[in-house]
Amino acid sequence: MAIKLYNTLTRQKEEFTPMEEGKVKMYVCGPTVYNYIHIGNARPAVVFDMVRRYFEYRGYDVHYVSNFTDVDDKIIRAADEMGEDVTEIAERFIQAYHEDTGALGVKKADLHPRVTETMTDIISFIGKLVDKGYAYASGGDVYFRTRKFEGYGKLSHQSVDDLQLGARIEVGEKKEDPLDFVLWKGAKPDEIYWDSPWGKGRPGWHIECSAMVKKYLGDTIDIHAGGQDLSFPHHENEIAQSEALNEKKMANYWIHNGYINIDNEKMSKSLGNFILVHDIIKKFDPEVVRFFIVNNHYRSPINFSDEQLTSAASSLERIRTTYANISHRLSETADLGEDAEQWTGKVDAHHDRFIEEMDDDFNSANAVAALFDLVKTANNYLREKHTSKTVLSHILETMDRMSDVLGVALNQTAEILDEEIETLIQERIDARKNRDFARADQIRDDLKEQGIVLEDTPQGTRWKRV
RNA sequence: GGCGGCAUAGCCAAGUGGUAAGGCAUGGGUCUGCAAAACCCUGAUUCCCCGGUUCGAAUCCGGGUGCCGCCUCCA
Repeated sequence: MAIKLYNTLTRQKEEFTPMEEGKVKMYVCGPTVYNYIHIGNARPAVVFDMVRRYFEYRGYDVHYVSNFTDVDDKIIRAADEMGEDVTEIAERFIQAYHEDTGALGVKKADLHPRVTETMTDIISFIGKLVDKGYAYASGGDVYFRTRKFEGYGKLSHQSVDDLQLGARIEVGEKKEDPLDFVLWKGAKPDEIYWDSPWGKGRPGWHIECSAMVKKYLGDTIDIHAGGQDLSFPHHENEIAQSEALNEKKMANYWIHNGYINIDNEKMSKSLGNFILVHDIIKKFDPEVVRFFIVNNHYRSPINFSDEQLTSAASSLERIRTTYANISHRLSETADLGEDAEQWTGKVDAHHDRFIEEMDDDFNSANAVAALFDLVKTANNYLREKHTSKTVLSHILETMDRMSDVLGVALNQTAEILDEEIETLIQERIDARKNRDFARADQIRDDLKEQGIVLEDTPQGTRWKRV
């Protein structure tokens, strides 16, 4: 059983074969840090975090690198507007990035390199491209000679001649050819700059990733990932730069996540129809947002709306309720149980399906369906007269394993009740024994107003916060 | 002009040759002192339309319609 993934390079699903047995070298293009991230930035962070978790679950040692673009035109503009300097802005939004993605259950990468910390490598990378004739200095800038790189267009499956017909490519007087793109930008007066053989300036957008991949992961990596909108021109240009210099394939597999749409139109910063993670998690549990993302196939576009999230919240609630009910029952069960195989076998079958679906190009939508099937089995088991520790804990462990891969925690931490509330719950139990239902209902209503929901089960009353 | 994606129940959404997953919502029932949660039942003779290939197609081929995206900063 091998993991298959859809490779943008070949436009088909391929079996994953790592360069080195048991290891995955993976690079994910990170954000330009000049604002809080929007859900479009969050999707790749979540999706590829899930991919990483799955590889780890399958026993791979994953080397996961994701960059921060901490100097760039947009940050410079933002700095001007906010009256702060570039480093302050970048630092602030890098922190915000970690907070927002952390809320969404995204684990930190092994390395989060920044452009400003990789400057000497970037400059030397450009220098070598100049030496090899793939780049040229012109008026303080340095450009990549696109047509000289033979494989240009192989990722986005475009030919250089068709690209020209687009006539939307910036001509630029300093360029030899409209297709050429900038590797180094000369600084304007008062702009942040670094010294280079071509004068004061800063890197172009694409070169950083090429330099970082080479520096931290090597000339060839297993997986290079990012949003679909990066495949052209960003990833195409990365390939051109890296392969021109290294003369080796840059990445064996390229994977891209689909867009986030708002009202069926692509959400983007330029359209202004974006939703910040920062804002959405004030309205919805961040885990609901994550659940919504992984409940959809990563390559499909997804529409973001309150209805969708509300529906996702109900779905997640169903899973969590079952998890809580199983936990509650487990705490009441002493019986180790015999003849457990019948039930553990069912549970394992759901787990097998989960693995099968994830193996197939990380089909988390179907993997979640397997989780729901497990939930159904668990609920049916709860209806059995005799339940055993063996089966109950097997269900919990299996749910935990699945949810760890998806990155959605199911075990809500139980908060300690105020003594006063505990007393009320006990009082209600007594009232029910005495068939004083008026009093019992009043207590339940009062607690509900305080956000405590009571549920009576054959194993006693349990409560939860809502 | 080039390249690509999508169209499946009220809604969301898997499924790319073997007879339509899963979730949300709706209605009915069971359980409960009443609830809650859960369980059972309730739904597409059908997968945008028209042809074709096949024993068999939502799935493949041809044509059409509609929507979206990339070729420019964007995840």
